Amino acid sequence: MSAACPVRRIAHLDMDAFYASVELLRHPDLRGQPVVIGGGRRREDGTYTRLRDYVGRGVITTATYEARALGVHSAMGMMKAARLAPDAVLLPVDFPAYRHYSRLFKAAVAEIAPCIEDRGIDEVYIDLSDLPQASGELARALKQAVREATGLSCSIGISPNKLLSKIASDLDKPDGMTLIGPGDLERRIWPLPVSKVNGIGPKATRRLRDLGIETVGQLARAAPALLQQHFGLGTAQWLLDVAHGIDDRPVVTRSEPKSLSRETTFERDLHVRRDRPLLSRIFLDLCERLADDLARKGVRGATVGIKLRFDDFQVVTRDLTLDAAVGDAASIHWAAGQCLKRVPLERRLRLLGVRVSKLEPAGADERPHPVQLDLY
DNA sequence: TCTGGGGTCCTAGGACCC
DNA sequence: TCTGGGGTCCTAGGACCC
Repeated sequence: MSAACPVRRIAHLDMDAFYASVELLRHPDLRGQPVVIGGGRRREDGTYTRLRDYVGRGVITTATYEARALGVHSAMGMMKAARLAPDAVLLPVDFPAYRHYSRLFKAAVAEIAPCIEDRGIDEVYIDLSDLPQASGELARALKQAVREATGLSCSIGISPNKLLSKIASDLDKPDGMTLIGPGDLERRIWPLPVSKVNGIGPKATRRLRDLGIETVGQLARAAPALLQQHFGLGTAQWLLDVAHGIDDRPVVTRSEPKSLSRETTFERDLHVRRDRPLLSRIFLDLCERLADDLARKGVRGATVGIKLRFDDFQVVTRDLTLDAAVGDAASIHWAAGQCLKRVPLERRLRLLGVRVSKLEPAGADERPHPVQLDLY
């Protein structure tokens, strides 16, 4: 704590059931019904696909609150969701539409508060520290601006840091507004399960539960030596900090992509030899799509990697760093092929992915290879 | 008929250099 | 010959997030 660092005011703004809500704008007749967004098809005749008719390996991307009430949630397998909500309407994902509304809501936010950190398609952090208005007034203005620009509702949390604001925005969903001040930690945050903390996932939640720690308050009162013994020094310190609402991370307004990737899960598990022609075609297709992505973003990368998921769900990665960055499909395909040679292929494959990292701007001097003077 | 796709960050060992 | 450090890069895996 430094006297030179005054208390900040950070907002977390999260769009409510974003993909599903965008779909309801276009399909107002579905309002009030359980709707899930996933790998469905739109029917030619204008009728809707029902979840019960789905066959495949997809998962739920988003569900309306009516569908969530039936136990359906994002990342759930669609076959499983179909058993819980067979009559729910299934719509396919439409990323261009969601990106359009994403740009609209972020532009509306920027009109009021320009210091914004992008956290994906449907949420942002906003630094309000330099604005004169009261927090409640700002939250109402932001929600109003987002609604006018998009017709959609969002939930906002405001607190002195990103950690608490992220938790706060989730406390009153949908269409929520939660202000957390210095005195609210013990009353509002400590009763929550540790899994509400951004960064404490399923694994850490289980390990903490094994230590008898289920709530943020219990974490705050845990013996530092116990946490250090089970999580190491750095993580133990982080856990204690978050339990006490301490988080100094700045709102980062600019960042460059670190890697780009493409991956696909097959409709059925593929046999490396028997399905070789199909696998080869998919492999090349991934490389070509990735090359397109790189070109569109104006970057290349020196490290090319692959990812395999076998039928038993085991994941293997390999990567190769080249002398110079590449961006064309042929170079990516070659390097990824070198990686593939290093993997023992004894099980059937469920997923194949290709990734390019160590990115740099493609630049004007696009040459496939550096000139090798010593070749003369 | 379980379990997507696109990312970031961290850890940890070994190579290699000073 | 043996004893060291520190720093960076590469590679593989894993947790986590949206």
